[in-house]
Amino acid sequence: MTTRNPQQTRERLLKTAFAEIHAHGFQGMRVDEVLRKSGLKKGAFYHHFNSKVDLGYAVLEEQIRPLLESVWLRMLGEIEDPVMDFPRMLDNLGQTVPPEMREHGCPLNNLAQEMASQDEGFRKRIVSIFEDWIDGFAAVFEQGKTKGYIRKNIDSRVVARFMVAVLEGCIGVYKVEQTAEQWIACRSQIAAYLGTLRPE
Amino acid sequence: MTTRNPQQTRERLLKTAFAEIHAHGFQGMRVDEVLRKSGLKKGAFYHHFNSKVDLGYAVLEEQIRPLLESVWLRMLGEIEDPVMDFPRMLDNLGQTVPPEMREHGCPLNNLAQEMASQDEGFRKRIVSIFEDWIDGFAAVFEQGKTKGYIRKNIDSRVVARFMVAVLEGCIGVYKVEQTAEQWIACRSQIAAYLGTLRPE
DNA sequence: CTGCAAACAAACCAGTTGGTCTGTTATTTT
DNA sequence: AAAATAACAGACCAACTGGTTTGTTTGCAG
Repeated sequence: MTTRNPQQTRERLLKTAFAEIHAHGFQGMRVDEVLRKSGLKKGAFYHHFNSKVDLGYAVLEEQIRPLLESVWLRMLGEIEDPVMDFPRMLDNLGQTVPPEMREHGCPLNNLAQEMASQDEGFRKRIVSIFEDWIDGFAAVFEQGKTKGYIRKNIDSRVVARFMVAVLEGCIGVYKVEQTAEQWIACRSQIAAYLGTLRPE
Repeated sequence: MTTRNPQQTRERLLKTAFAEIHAHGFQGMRVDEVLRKSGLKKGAFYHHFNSKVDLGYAVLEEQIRPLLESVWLRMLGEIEDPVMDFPRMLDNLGQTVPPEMREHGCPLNNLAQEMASQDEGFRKRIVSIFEDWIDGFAAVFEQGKTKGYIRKNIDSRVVARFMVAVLEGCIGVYKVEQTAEQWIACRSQIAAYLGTLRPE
């Protein structure tokens, strides 16, 4: 018969759930719909996960966190001069980003805004991922300092925290407005802000 | 008996629904719970509103839009020098903001992130409110130009669009992190950004 | 004063939802 | 090979959810 593959089954559930959560939010995501789209049954689901919330946590840790790493942290790792390179990367991202991201925005921020104040388990995990992102940004600015691209007396973590907030804000408003105008405005002003980090 | 007051009944429903949506999101808000908290019954609800979605639209137009006007647009109207005055207003806001706003963030952005890609009726109304907000900011920068506080060659609407995005981003991340550190970082960097708008 | 529409109350309902339970089959352990 | 267990399938269910219906009361126009 069809040979069993529990790891793959679990992954199928996670991938489908991730897409459904991204599209409808966690509360809007329906377990039955995940099952329908993944072609699996209740038995499989509740064998791999204890509850809907448990699935949500797993999506955060096993789908969203790796996505942040493979997209943003990888990107940040390639930055030489933050002031010049980052805005260019934003342009690049703006053109390569898949349509579902354009439509539904940042999966992490969506879950964050929906669930942070609803469930402490969600909030803690989301904070942890945000901190990783902030760490990634801070490292870029620290490196930028040693290479002379960034003023020595700026606080890299403060700037990093702001950058994460700005990006989520820009992505979020773009998701609502759905106009190039909004994205271009954000991109240009992010570049202007980064200019303040330059040594005199 | 208890004298009837349809306007007040409607307002009670809207006020309660606003609080429930703010606390649990639109999808998480339950009609029955709004009824319980407002002390009213199904008959009253479906007399004043056609559906749950209809109530959501009404909350946007009759609660959230006026709130934006009474908080942000009023604030912006009092600004003389945007670069100096706005960060100070942020400090003030950070201290006077009610606890439910601290916990649940911006009611407009919450609804925006949750419902924009779910329902076009929501998205359009939210865009309309965002545009009002952007208009308010743009007016401040335009006035700032004539008074010599702002460089003449900046595009007020671009800056305004960015400011709205930044604010929503900062409020959103703060809502998750719940630390003064995050808020202070955003405040200081918003001030730094606004500095780029100064004439040389 | 009367009729009539507006403003509710309250019981009711059908579809949905997350979750359970029982059974069956594949896989690993002994 | 036998026993145990992991990995499912599929029927089932109680609670919930938005919405409807029917009936009653209040206020107001004529």
